[in-house]
Order: sequence, then structure tokens, then C-alpha cells
Amino acid sequence: MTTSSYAILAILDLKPWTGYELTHQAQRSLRYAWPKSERLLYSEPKKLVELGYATTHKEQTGNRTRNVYEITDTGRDALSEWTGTRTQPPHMEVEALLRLLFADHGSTEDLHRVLDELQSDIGEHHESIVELMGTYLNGGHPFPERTHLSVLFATFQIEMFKSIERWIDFARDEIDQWPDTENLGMTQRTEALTRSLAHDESPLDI
Amino acid sequence: MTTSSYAILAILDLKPWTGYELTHQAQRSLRYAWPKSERLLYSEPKKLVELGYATTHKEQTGNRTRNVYEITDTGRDALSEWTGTRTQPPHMEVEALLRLLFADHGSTEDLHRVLDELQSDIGEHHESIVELMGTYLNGGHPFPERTHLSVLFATFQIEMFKSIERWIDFARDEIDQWPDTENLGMTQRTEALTRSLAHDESPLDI
DNA sequence: CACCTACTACTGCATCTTGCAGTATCAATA
DNA sequence: TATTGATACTGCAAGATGCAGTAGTAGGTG
Repeated sequence: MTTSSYAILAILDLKPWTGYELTHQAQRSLRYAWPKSERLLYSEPKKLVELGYATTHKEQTGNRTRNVYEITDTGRDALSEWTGTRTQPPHMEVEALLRLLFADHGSTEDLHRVLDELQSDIGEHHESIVELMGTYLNGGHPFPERTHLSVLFATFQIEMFKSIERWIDFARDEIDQWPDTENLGMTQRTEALTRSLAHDESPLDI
Repeated sequence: MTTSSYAILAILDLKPWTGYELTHQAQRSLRYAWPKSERLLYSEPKKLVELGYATTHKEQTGNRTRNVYEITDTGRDALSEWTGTRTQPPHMEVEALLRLLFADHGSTEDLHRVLDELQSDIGEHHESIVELMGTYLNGGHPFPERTHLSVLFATFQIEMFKSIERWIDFARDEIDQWPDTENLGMTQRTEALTRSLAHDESPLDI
């Protein structure tokens, strides 16, 4: 059982789903906490059935069959046990930052493009979560009794997106001061920044 | 060539390294932008050699051999080409948020423990990057001419860590208002939060 | 001087995960 | 009637991780 298995098991605990529904529900609801590929999401419920944590049966719609999955009591026990285990540390991959670290291979224009791309990726997610909150306000939550959890979760997302967008603006201003990407080293500005970071101050507030 | 391959190639461009040094340098410097396992980091330079992007030779220290890798001109060309490709969107896995989303399986104490664990994980990283900035101030950067890049990168980290820590405090206050984790749904507080999020306001500022 | 520990320096293997291609049905619209 | 887009998956190759295992070296202790 991986964390992904428990994630699927938790969704399965809400109600029975077909593989297709489960996969797409997982992509929608877990996208910002635990993003997993469609392929994996299709495989997980099969594993749960093998372990006795879920049951499956085929449903017919005309000429097509769908696999319906349902959680078992053993599955619910497994979920409760998971609650007691240690939470894994966050894992964040940001290719834009990787490219920033090695920006001396390209021009400042290249680096600006990287920031533009990051901004547009974050912007999309940002917009769609703001929209989602609009639908919650109109009673659009699929499991209304769980709204308090979804909304607290959403505050995290919005905070992150806003922070990243603020940082992008800050980084753009900084890079605009650079004559080039290479060999600047410890400039006066960089030293001021380093000093404030070493005192654990937020340089964006200055 | 994956993004991880280019990451290793970029580090190889700084100077020749042994597999061991390369692996550990990559873990230190990429931990917050592109975290990869030791195992992968050992495999990547071999792939680079196969592709002609690096050369390798054995060095002897007594009875032990070490593999030294060096970038080739073809490798440098590959790096330049990479600069022109689209940056991948960020990918963030936060198990603590997954557990928050399904917190109705456990108690508010369980949820508080999850937040404590997140805080301690983030806190460790936060501390170590503040310390790192202290060493930069004392000329401790291994490639001084690249300090401007490392420091701008560090501003991102510190901003993220501070945001997450602020959010943890906010979430703790919110959860303390909950009589339980289950079936609260759209409470008055949650509705106020949802409303401010739907207007793209930061609820933490209120 | 032998012993122990911690670090150096990797490799193999099972398992997890992704991306892509492929297959086929169904419903709505033009 | 044809076509598009959504439904409903599966197989396979390749990327990535975790863990165990192997073995040499340097430094300090008793």
C-alpha cells in the first residue's frame, strides 16, 4: 500500500465509483495535493480488490461494461490505520527554479521566458480554484458535508499561488537589474538580499 | 534525455566530478528545485556518457576506483538547446494536504499532528537554507560567480517556507473552532472563507 | 596494533509511476 | 448518415525510488 493507494481508498470510502469516475474524480480533487497520472489511478482500485480492501463488479450499459468498485470493512480498517502513520514530507518539483539556477547558460530573455511560463502555469491553476470556490458558494460541492475540509485546503492553494506570483514579480525586477546572466556573483543587491535571508527576513516585503 | 538528465549535465558543466561528488552535489543544490534520489543521480551520468554528452575515466585511490565524469562539447550544445524548450509546470506533492482533505476519518488531534509534522518538515528545510545564506555571506559559495543565481533562488524558498508556516498557524486556528472533523459542511466561517477565496482575496490577511 | 565507526563509492533488483498508443462503445449534433 | 467528443479502459516501455548489499578508506579508541 502506497500513499496513492490510500488516497484512492479514501475516495472510494465516499461512495462506490466506476473506474472511470474514480480516476477522474481523483484527478479533479487531488490535483493540488497528490497529483497522479490517469494510468496509475486506473490501476490502484484493482490492487485494492486484490488486497481485499474493495470489491468489484461489472455493470452493463448496452454493449459496454464498466467496473464498479466498492470499499470493504477491511478497507475501512486499513484507512483508519493509515491515519496513525507518519506524514511524508512535501515533495516539490519546479523546473522553472532549476532553469533559474542554471540561467547563466542563456540570456536574461530566456530567463524572463521561464518566469512567463511559470506565471502562466500557476495562473491557470489559480483561476480554476477561484472559480471552484464560486461554485461552492452556489452549493456546487459534490459532498456538501465535506465543504469545510475542501475550503481549508483551498486556502493553502490560494496562498501558495499568490506567493509564487508575488515572487515572480520580484524576480523579474531583480533580473531587470542584471546586465547579463553570467558572472555577477555577490553584487551589492545580492549581498543585501543574502543578508536579509540570513536573518530570515522576507526580501519581498522590503 | 529527461529534465533530470539536463540537471546533471548542467552540474557537470561547472566542473568535472566523480559519480559520488556529482550525486551529493546534486542532492545539496537541487534538493529544493528538483529533488531526485541518490540512485537516479548515480545512473544519469552513465546515460550521458552513452549519448556522448560526457566522457568518463577511472581514477585510483589505493585499491579503490572512482568514476570521473566530464562534459563534452556535444553535451554543451545539448544544454543550450534545452534552454529553448518549454518549462514543465510545477509538480507538488503534499501528503499533509491529502490527509487534510480526508481528515474526517480521524480526530481533530490527528489533524493537528499532521500539521505538526508538516511544520517540522518545513522548519528543517527553512532553517538549513537560512544557515546556508549565512555561509554565503562569509564567502562560502562553492562557485562565487554564481551567487546571484543561488540567492534569487533562495528568496523563492524562504517565501514558500514562510507562507506555508503562516498557513499552518491559520489552519490550526481554524481547526480549533471545529467541534469535530466530520459533517461540518458550509459553516458560517467556512462560507466567509469561501466568499473571500471566490473574490481571490487572501483569507490569511484578514 | 587491532578494532570499530563513519564515510566513501558505488550496483542490483523489485516496485512504483508515467506517457503514450491503442481499442472500442456511446451520445449528440450537423 | 457521418463525425466529433466523451466514455471506458489496457498494454508496454521507460523513468524513478527505496532498499539491500558490497567493499575500500580514514580516523580515533582501548
